[in-house]
Amino acid sequence: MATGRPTHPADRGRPANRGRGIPEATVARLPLYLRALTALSERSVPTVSSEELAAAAGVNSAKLRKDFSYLGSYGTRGVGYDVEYLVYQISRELGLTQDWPVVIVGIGNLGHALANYGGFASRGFRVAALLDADPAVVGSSAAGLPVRHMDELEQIAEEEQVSIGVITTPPGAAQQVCDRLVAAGVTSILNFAPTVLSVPDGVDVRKVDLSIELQILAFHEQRKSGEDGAEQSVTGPTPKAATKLRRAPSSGTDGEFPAVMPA
Amino acid sequence: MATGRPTHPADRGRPANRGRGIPEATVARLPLYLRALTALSERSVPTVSSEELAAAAGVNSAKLRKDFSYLGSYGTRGVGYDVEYLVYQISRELGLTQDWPVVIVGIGNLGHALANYGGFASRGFRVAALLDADPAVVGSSAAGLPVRHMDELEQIAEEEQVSIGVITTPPGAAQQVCDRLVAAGVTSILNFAPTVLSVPDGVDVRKVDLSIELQILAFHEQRKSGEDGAEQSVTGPTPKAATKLRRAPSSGTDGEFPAVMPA
DNA sequence: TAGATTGTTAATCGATTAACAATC
DNA sequence: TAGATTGTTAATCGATTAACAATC
Repeated sequence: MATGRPTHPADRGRPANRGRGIPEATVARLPLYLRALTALSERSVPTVSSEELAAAAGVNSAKLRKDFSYLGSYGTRGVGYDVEYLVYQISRELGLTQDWPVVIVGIGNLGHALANYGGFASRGFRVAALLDADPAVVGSSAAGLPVRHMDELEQIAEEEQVSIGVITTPPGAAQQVCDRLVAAGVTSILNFAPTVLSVPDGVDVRKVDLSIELQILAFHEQRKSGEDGAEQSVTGPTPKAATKLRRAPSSGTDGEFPAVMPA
Repeated sequence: MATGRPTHPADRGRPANRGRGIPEATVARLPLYLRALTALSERSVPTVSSEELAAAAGVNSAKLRKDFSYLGSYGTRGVGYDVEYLVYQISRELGLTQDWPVVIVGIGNLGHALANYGGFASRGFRVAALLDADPAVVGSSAAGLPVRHMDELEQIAEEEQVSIGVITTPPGAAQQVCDRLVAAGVTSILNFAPTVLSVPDGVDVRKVDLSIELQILAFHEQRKSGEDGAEQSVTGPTPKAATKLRRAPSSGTDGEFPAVMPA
């Protein structure tokens, strides 16, 4: 199939998913499919089968077809999926065909890394501002943008219609920053600080913890060396002994992030 | 209950979980519980109920008790859980009571951020080496450690018995780096590059994609403004129209990461 | 003992998967 | 038409949750 794209008679309206919405598990996989499709698109591959695309995305093909069925009937039996068309449909479903101004609060190493992260810009996310409360950081620049003072948040949020905020502050500052973001009208927050944030109804928070994945790896790694079934020390220490836990000589609170933002 | 810790008569042996292992969903939550418990421990709180701990970790208490039941009977009815004891048991279960030497490959902004990330050191992870293939980066230092050349990998991995590797290279280099890590004996890989890695059996890969969470937020954010049910443009463009997708003017491949490591 | 809270059961819900009829 | 591959069904599996007996 070169230029002749499928007709898609079922194109107009066809949510395919019964009562309400797309399952969360499916939503979480759409970005994976999108990335694989984008790579195919760049190689000018016109169509792809569920089998091929599933392999590229690292899932099984039944799951992929099921996932796509929630979006509509975008494939052609006997042929596969039109790559460009599917890229568009998934982008639209994820809301990536519109422009999302984002503020990043806390410009340490991680804030820097995110500001430079090409994956944002290429998916409709635009960094509206980099903010920090530390006067030593304010005025420097990252990824070609100036770091501005936290106090400019409210004005920027209104002017640029910012609805998404990214928190990359130390944990102690996160809730405070979060409250301020919410007050400024932000309704979606991506939190990299290792803190559980409380937000009012209607505000979404998603959390990324860089050490959780490593801990999960350690869990499985431990089983590997343990062989047979990992029941290394079945007995375990008594509660008494447990008190003498090895603990990193860190000061004060968890101190998980490099100090970046005092306020 | 001040000093009198529960007796835990059921202490010795008691996997509680039937046939095989702890559910993945439970394993993924153990780090959350551990963090909440660590915070309580630092405040010298001696015991905690499932209700309180669940609130601190952001889950519901039935789930938490069910999760803990897979580990054993570590609570005391009518009282709650001994904080220190539980910290120890969860740490042990996750394998965090041992030392895990880790190498980080690709020392750009993100590699820097991870090297500085206190959450690693405080949980048994020790950065054995920072590696990069770019001569301009090799020799500099990050988080007090020298950045060494990728060619030193094999020697370091053997000497330090490294079994966990972190990949923070650009996507183009990731598979190559991955192969080399595996050849050097690494059996767990945490991949921050937006690439699906292939590895032989027996090697675990976990993936962190900084933009996926943002895309999921955008999905939900879109529904908020759409009101009623988000069926904004039911028809959608034809496959033809889709070809003219807005695309960031990025060069070549996805280019998601700031250029860090040429090799 | 009375009150509190765990550990477990059982019901429910949602996600995964294989299989295949529909159909290009 | 024959071959290929989707979209959907139905069975299975795993995770969540409420409820409560066990027990400190």
